[in-house]
Amino acid sequence: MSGRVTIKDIASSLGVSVSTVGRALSGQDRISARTRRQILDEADRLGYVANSAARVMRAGHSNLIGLVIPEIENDANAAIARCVAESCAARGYQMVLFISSDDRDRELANIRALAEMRCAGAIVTLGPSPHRETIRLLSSMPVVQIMRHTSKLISDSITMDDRNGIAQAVRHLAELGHKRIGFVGGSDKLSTGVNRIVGFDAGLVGEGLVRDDALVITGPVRASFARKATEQLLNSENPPTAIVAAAVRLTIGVLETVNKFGLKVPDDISIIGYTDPLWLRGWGPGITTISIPVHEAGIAAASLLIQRIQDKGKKRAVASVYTPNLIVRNSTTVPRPHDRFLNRLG
Amino acid sequence: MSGRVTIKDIASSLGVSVSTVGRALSGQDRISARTRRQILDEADRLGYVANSAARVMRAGHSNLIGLVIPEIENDANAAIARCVAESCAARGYQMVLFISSDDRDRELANIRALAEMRCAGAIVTLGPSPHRETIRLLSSMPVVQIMRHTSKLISDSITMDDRNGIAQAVRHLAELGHKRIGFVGGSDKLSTGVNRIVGFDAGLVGEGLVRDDALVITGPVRASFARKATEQLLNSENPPTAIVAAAVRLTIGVLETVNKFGLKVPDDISIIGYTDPLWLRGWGPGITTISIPVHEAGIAAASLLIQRIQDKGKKRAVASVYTPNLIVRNSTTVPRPHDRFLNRLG
DNA sequence: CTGAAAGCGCTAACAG
DNA sequence: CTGTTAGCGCTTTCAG
Repeated sequence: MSGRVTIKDIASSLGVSVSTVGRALSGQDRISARTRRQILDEADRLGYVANSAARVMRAGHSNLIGLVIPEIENDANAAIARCVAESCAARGYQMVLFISSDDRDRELANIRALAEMRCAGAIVTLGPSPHRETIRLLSSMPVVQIMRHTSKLISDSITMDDRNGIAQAVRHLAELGHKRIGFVGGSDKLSTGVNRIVGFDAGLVGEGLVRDDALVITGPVRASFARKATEQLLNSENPPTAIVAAAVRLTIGVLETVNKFGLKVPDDISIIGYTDPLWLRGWGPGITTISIPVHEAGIAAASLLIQRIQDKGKKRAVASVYTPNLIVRNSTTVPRPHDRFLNRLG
Repeated sequence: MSGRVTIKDIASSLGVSVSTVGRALSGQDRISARTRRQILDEADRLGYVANSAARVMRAGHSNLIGLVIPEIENDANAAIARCVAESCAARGYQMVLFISSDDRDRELANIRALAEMRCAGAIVTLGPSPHRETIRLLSSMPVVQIMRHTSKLISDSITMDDRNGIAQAVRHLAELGHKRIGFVGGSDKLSTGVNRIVGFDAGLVGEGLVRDDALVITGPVRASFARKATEQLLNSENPPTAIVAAAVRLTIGVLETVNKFGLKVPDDISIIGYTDPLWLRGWGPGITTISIPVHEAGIAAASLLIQRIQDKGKKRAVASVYTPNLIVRNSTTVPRPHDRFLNRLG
């Protein structure tokens, strides 16, 4: 265990005091260059490894920044994690990642661990109904909410304008001439889920289209759900000529099922996805999608948080909303005449 | 800052000693149920949040388990992260994730942070040439290497038998009748990269096929590289009738390019991927691939590490190697007669 | 420029 | 069952 060497060991080994060693180790203080060199060398020789617990205890806070997200197996969240990690590292902070699995108990445990570590701040994507205690703990530290926003917690936030994003998708399809547009979306318990469906309706209204409830299906954000939903859509009396999938996982299920039905994209049916993982660009003809600026969001969240940590003056919370972006590829085109479409499906 | 309440505050507020409070807070010790209740309630009322730094300092080690991986934007690593996080949480440990970006300096910084936190242990995927200091630090803590293995560090390890995996892919194609099999692989600086190409050669030999160097291209594990490599393959004098892509990112690039050339999978060309992300199953006809047991690996790594942490007796390091699994879907079939294939390409 | 000493919050050994 | 006390390793006054 070489990790057991302390500044005391270095001090006695060199015949100096612990405070001198401390000064040498922790940046530029009143100390002669020569003693510093000596001390640094000796520390190296002994295999000294600082004890951050002692430092934290003394300072009252650590240089850890917590990132709490519901899942990591998801291109957007993974990108955010990387960007936050990089931004933190560049500013002398260390990101620690927690995966809450959208489970409120685990979420609380994660936030509690963060609070116990006396972390400098946290970037969080909270679940649908966080424990009161979760909110209380977060209220006592600098926080930035990312991707989702709950008004139960007053803090800065960085979210996507999903309403606008989905509305753009609908507009794009409407402009191509689609009138029967299907929607496969996530649960409406999350702010993101709600916004996406609201955006869908808004998009329809904006284009003078009427919503057909049979064409709108929401459920858990899983490929298996999307497969079922798409089957239902395609088997219905009067199926849609285009489908908007409101999440990556759902996009996968929709594409898979459309394939299974032998439908060609975009000739037989137009498909539009949400967010832009690497593989969407090369799937079949290339999938048209709404991309969201996850990298910018991650970087901004970290900057914002670090600014909050360092600024003592507590200004008002600011909510930044990023606008998604339509990326037109080749999975959307004008609708096939309806009788021929039904024929193709039958 | 409600986080500033200490056991001392609770003690004085209740007129008991700090050790009584300590006992009440930290599990079952000699203490009356009534005082415990009182103390717990008071702690709650005051908004007490334990100070893990103080605990770590006292204990000499934390309950943190570090996971250091080169990247997280990758289905396999993301799955590992989740599984490790869950396994740790279930056993009372807390995972902290670091992303090294395959940069040896960052990797060292990550490991150093872990050492300074006095973490209980670490699960690591090291880069191609770690700093000597990285190895030194890791040598002083319980470690499990995952996915990649370097013999510079003596520790338990959990890796995939990539040789076998790729060889299975080759065998599958050879059995279908393919003789000209292309290979798009990652850099040969990593143990994984090397093993995959060795497996390719072994697979060819096992099937009595000869390697054509023009058909084997390796480079950075990026879709852009795979696109270029595939173009080169398809434009060559005598192109392959099947391609093995030795990583997800490469699979994406290969599929995209094959598409771009107007080739149909599997009629015009057979494609086989490596690892099994969600979207591969529904891509076009469904992509045949070699799946690797990442969930098992993540869970095993965590169990193994925790066992090492708790067992004082240091047994010999054990290297577990997991065998990949061929999943046959519809991107592989018998080769099209070669003249007609060239025709189709031309 | 350097040393001595106090104390961050908690636990555990010892004494009642 | 409860209280007293001594550190864990480090930083930071305050003296020299």
